[in-house]
Amino acid sequence: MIDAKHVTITDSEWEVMRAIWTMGQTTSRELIDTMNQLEGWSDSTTKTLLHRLIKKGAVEQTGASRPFTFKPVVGEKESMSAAADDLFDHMCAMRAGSTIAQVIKTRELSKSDIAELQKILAEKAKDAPEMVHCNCLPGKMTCEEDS
Amino acid sequence: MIDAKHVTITDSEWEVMRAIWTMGQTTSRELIDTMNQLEGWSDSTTKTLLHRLIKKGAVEQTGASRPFTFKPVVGEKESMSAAADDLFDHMCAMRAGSTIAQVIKTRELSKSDIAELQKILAEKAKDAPEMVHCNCLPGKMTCEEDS
DNA sequence: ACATTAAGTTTACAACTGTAACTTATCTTT
DNA sequence: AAAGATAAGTTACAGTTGTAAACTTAATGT
Repeated sequence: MIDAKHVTITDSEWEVMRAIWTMGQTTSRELIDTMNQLEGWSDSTTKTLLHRLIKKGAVEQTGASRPFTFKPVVGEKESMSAAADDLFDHMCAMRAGSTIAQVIKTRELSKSDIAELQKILAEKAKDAPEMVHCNCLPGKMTCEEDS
Repeated sequence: MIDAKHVTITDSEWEVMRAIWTMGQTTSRELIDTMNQLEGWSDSTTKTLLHRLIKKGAVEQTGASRPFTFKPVVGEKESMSAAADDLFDHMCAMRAGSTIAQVIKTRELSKSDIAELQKILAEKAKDAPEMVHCNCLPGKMTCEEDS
């Protein structure tokens, strides 16, 4: 699995990747049928998306003769992290905490997910700063109140 | 502040919103200068973006005579939550936990952010499921191992 | 070996985005 | 009131994305 960081996957390509990641590997036919079921896409649409993914190096095509096999080149976990990091990188640092809080509130998390998060937080609490400043404008250190 | 949920803000519009949110309210000149400093954009670029934001109802223009005042219509916090929710909505539910973990690890969080997250987690732990299933494909309940 | 079918590749095209020039309307200053 | 300076609004234009038709090449059944 290679640098998910530098491959940009668009929204609909992302849907295709989810399918491929979950199937582990697949053929074009299987993928086309899946996407048709999942999203109602035509054969062509899935084919195009698959090709774009290959071209950008997110998926690889293997096999000697025709029904080729397609498998992910970038990992799911690392792609997810990259996407999440990218999102937070463009948000006000001061409000990241409350955004994460909101996400945690609304997502379904398993007991072990929660335990893991608690462990990370306990560790992080040790040398956490008193407050995180707004980094939206040069010079300005705080935003307005909660909104 | 109105339904951030239904206003779609693009990446560069988002940069403009950050500035407006942080300034609270602003004039076109001030915003143009800010974006020029921050992103190196020409006057026109900021004007266009500002107009698109007004058109889609994310910003409002007020004032009687010319240097008008611009202020946010959608809230920052709610927009951030909407963006984060949207991201996770398109990701494998089974892996949301580890993605959140990764985000927490890399973000700077204040002591009170952490305390808040801990409180939410403690509460959530009470009736958390043993495991969360993959929701990427109909029928398939688990993805491959961690990758 | 040929027709049929399935797999893979190209081309298309409108909507949306990032970026900005050009134009018009409105203040301000003389 | 006319000129000059600003602010606001319109138009532009190439690149990306979502969606899919059309075309080409390789496998398969007869």
